[in-house]
Amino acid sequence: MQPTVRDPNPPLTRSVEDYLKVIYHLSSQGGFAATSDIAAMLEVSSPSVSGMVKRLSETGLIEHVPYRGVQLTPQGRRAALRMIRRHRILELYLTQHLGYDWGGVHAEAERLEHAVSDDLIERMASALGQPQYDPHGDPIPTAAGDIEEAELVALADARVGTKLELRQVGTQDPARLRYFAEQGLTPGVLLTVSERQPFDGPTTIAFVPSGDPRVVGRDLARLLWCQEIGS
Amino acid sequence: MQPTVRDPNPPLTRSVEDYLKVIYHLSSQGGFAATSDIAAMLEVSSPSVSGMVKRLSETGLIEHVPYRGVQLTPQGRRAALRMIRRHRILELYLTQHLGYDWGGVHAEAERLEHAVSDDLIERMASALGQPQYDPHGDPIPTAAGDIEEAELVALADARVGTKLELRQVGTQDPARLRYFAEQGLTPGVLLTVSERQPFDGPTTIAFVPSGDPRVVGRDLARLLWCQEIGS
DNA sequence: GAAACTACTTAGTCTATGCTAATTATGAGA
DNA sequence: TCTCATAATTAGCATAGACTAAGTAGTTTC
Repeated sequence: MQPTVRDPNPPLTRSVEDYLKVIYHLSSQGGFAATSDIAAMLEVSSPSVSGMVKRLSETGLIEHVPYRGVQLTPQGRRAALRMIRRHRILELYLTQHLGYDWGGVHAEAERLEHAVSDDLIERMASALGQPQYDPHGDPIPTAAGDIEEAELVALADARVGTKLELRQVGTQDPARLRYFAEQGLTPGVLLTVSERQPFDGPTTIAFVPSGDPRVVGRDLARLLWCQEIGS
Repeated sequence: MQPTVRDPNPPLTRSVEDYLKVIYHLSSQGGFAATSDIAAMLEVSSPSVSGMVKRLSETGLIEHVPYRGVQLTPQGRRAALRMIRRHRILELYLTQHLGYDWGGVHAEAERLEHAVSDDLIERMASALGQPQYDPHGDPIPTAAGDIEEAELVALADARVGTKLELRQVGTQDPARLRYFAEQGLTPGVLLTVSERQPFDGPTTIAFVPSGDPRVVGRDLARLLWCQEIGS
């Protein structure tokens, strides 16, 4: 009998930790993380996600509302933040101490974050001077599991002149989401408030750095949650 | 129904790479690595080893002679040396750049060696100045997979005055092995040859650093293979 | 050279994680 | 309200790696 030929391209395996991380990212945008979004992010099939979701809710790491999606429990959130800390510290360490560039570092950190001890992460954090942000500006959770919660303002409430980073889009409505995307209003984009009409009128913004202006009606401007960027 | 309780102490899983590493170490002492020795080193059951041995020989990484033991094929040897390089570079990096001591570093390297990329290992090797030995004096295989084969002398043949590291004990006899262990004659121990009686007589050694003397008869001294330590 | 001990292998399971195919729920449009 | 598309779930199976219990092959001893 032929020896069984080893699959030259075995399926990826993503651990529980990977699931928790993407659930954290997906649900931070608006409550529930959908099965299919988790599947897309991890590049696994939906049934695989359903199976893992069952296991994770049995162990109390997530809450699952069938056909709606999942949310992290406090315990799950802690585990997710721990991984995010590891990831961001690793990325920073590899770039600052071992000459990695930002392109190549993600994949390396992605593998290492599951293998390093907490001790090693803290040693790296010390070597880096206990950094609070990674080079993307993303806050690094503390070892205790706290993360700086950005204080977000609705665009409709932001003062004229403020420089903002769009962080969350507070709707699930596909039509509105599509519209925002068409307008370039996706999380991460930088903008300034250039003008607001009186009596709760529309807000005029300018994209940074292009300066490209846009007018956003009051109701939509209430859905766009932004973080003020330090002067 | 109660949700299944997660085993709080799940069985260790050791990968193929771990098996290859211990097979390398065991078979470097004398041809074949025995199933039970592999099991003891990896702290898994013998049937687990039998199962893995079957898989590894099907993939051509080892040769298996039933009831005798296993040996690495050239391919398996390459894989094992790659892991040994990773392990030793990691240990060195962690101690020299992140303040680890020799006690704690082994376990960390043991986990990381499976997750790091070759690229990262080479960056660490550069940061360390392409080291050839780890602090135990063990040679670090090159990236190409070559390792310095230590030239060993039998203690019976070593010149008086030489400083030696005991490397291999050339017998499988349990009684002799037990005796050597009682005498402190285990691989890794440092000693000097202080005197040898004429006409193939016994050798007197002194342990380093204790200076503790011991007399070893000719026949036993022929079983103790040592490496000369550079002055 | 047979009995008995030890070492190894085989048989049958278990768990985690993945998959495909089939089924069921939900929500949008007619 | 009914139908249908899409999303989510269940069913059934695969694989790697572990385990225990049971059987078999070598080895030692008288």
